[in-house]
Amino acid sequence: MMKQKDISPTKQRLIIADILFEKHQHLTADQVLDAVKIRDASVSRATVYNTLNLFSTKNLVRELVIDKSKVVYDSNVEPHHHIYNVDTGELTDLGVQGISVSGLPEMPSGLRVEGADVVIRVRQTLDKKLAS
Amino acid sequence: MMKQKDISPTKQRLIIADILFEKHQHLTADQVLDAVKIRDASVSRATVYNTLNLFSTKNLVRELVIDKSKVVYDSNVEPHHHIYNVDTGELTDLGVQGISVSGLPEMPSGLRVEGADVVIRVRQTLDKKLAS
DNA sequence: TTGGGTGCAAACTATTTGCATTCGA
DNA sequence: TCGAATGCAAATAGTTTGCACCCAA
Repeated sequence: MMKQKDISPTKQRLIIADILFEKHQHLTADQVLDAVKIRDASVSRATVYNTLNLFSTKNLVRELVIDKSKVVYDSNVEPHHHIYNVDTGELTDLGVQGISVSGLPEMPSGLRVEGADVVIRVRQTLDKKLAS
Repeated sequence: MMKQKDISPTKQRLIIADILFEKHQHLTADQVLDAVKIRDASVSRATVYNTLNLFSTKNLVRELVIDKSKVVYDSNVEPHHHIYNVDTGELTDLGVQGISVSGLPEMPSGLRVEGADVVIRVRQTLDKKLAS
C-alpha cells in the first residue's frame, strides 16, 4: 500500500500504518504514540510526527485541524466533512451529500481547489446540559 | 460598542479594538501586536492574547483556524467563509451564498449548531506557477 | 558502503499562567 | 478603595530539528 506512494515500508511506518488503517478513525499524534506503546512496539515521538506528516503529504491520511490546539489524522481520505462536539470532543463524520459547496463563484483564475474543510461545531443545548 | 458586551473599555482594549475594527480584515495576534507598536502605543503580548480571546468569546471578532499553526482574528463576524491560498498565504472572504450547508441530516437531538467553518484551500495551478 | 530512517534531546513557536503592580469605577 | 486589568517572565504544549547511530539494499 505504501509502495504505490513511494514510501519505503520500514518497521515503524508499518506499525503506524497498521494502527491508522485498522479502521476509519481520527487519531491525534499522541494517541498514535499511545497505541504504539500498547502493542509494546516502540516508535519514537519524532518518528510518529515524521510519519504522520509523510502520510498526510502522500494523501494516505487527511490532516484535520479541528481547533487551535487539536489536530487529528483521519484515516478516511474519501471526501467528507465533520461534526465536532465542542462539549464532548466527539468528532463524527458527515457525508458530502449533506453539504453542497455549490457555486464557488468565479474562482480567481490560475487557482485550483486543493480541498475544502468543513467543520461544523455543535454544542449541547442548554436544556440537555442542565439535565445531565 | 464594548458596553453592550459587558466589557470594561480599558485603554489597551480600546487600542486593540481600534486596530481590529478599522476595517474588515484578518489579523494574527502578532500582527495586532505590531500594529500597536506602530502607533507607538504599548500593550503587552499577554494582554493582546487576553483581549483577542475575550473579544472572540464575546463575538466581537471571529477566531479562524486556518492551519495547524495559523490562527487569525476576523473583524467581520457576519457569516461568511474563506478561501485560503496555500501558496501565498492570502485569505479572502467568500459570501455564504455560494455555499449551501443544506440538509445537515438528522443532527443528533440535543445538539445545537454553534458554527460552521468552511475554509477552502486553493493552490496556484502548475502552469501558473511555472509562468512566474 | 552508503544513504535513508530513527531516536533522543534540545530548540522553537505560539499561547497561557502566576504573581506583583497599577488602573479605573 | 478594591476588584479587575495589565505586564513581565516563566511555564507549558505541540511540533520540529540537529546529529549521531543503525540498518537494509
